[in-house]
Amino acid sequence: MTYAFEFKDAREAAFALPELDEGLDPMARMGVRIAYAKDEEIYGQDEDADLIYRVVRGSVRTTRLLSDGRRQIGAFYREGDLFGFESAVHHRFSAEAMQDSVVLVVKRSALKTAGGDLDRMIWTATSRELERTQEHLLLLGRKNACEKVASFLLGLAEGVPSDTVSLPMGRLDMADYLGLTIETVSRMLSQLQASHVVCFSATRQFKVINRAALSRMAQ
Amino acid sequence: MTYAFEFKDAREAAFALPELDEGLDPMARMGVRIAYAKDEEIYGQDEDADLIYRVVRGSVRTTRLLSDGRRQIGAFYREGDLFGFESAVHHRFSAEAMQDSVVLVVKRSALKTAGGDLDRMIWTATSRELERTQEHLLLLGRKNACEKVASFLLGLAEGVPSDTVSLPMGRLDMADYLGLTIETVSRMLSQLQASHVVCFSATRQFKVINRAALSRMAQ
DNA sequence: CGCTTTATTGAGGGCGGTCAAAGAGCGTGG
DNA sequence: CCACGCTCTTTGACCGCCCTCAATAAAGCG
Repeated sequence: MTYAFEFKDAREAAFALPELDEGLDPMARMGVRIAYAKDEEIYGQDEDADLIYRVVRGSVRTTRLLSDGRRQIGAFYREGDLFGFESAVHHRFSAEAMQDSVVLVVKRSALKTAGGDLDRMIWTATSRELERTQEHLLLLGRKNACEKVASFLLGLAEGVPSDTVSLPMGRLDMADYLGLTIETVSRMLSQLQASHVVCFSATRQFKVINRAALSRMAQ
Repeated sequence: MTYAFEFKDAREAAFALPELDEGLDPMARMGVRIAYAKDEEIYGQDEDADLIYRVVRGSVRTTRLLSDGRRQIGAFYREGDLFGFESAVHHRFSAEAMQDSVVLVVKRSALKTAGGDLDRMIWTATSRELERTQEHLLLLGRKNACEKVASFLLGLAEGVPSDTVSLPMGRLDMADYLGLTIETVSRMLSQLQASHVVCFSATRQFKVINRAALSRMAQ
């Protein structure tokens, strides 16, 4: 633990250059940039939740483990996303970098006192987080494997201008997000491809061939 | 829709008497009490989310339907609980009274401008809602039927002084909360009773016989 | 007490999990 | 450049958990 902290100072210096436009972003001035290696923990389950994070580069997942190793992924975060405010007191999930990533870290209290704009930003982010979690709840509780995978691909393809979408995660992360196994995810992907709904050009890159059908399959 | 609104004024009058201590509760003074019959809708999916609700008497569930009738319950609320702030703009779930209930309804904007205390109340309630939803996520995604039911019973028994716990909902509501069918819920309840972990004195009333075992089975 | 709704129990089937093996991707080093 | 080893992905065979369908039992209610 202290080991990680000693490193953080050293890593800050390596990222003095702004990764996002600092002039337009008051949050960037108040925080510290920290680099994390692939699969490195950003914060742990049951840690205090007095910091707020923002993905500057790379991507992040939040995970929760059961004692026997079963894992549930809560959410994925991409560049620009805020995360870490899933709880007011202690984190229920831990956060890990999915690739070598850079994260902006800000004290929650600093944002609270900085003014209405940032306070409002936290509020809307928390609110959106709750919305997304409830959508996720419906997916886990009442959708079958095919609908789960279709929903997931549709979510990734949403708001992407290019017709080619790249997956920032492997099959295991997809499975643990969808409440499935990697084998089932793989089978459903093959099935979607066989029915010409999507087309995989590589294991982590696909195109949506028939968006209407994909949307229908996602319920 | 207008039908419901016409009724609301009439129903207000019937509940002029305070159900909760009004002197200690500034929220109660700003809102309106409305009575709902069993299974009546309090708000609908996709409605504007500019109101905040509090259960004065009875109990409330939030639900979401898929087009083919599959249903997911998001949460149950008991007397004193706040609900309706799962989203900042539009409700993703609808809310229904589980029994004949009385609900205090307050404009979100009224609470926001009323001062720090109430603002803080909304914040902590939203935050707790997010925590609970994430716990629910883990349950739906990675627990088996037995663990789901054990978790559910444990949650109900938590913070209840009496050793006898009463269920405010039927088997269908339990099933739709846990992502199971009523038959599976019933089987798991029978199984938990057969292994002397809990004991049902009636269909909606049980005692925890072995809390350690129940906790273990809930993961 | 009869009627309707809700809960329990049983039999059988299907979806997704488990186990296993083969294939693909990828960095390392010869 | 290919060979090699490692990880990740895909595919197949089989199994088990939970769902479906059905019948019975219990509970709620006028």
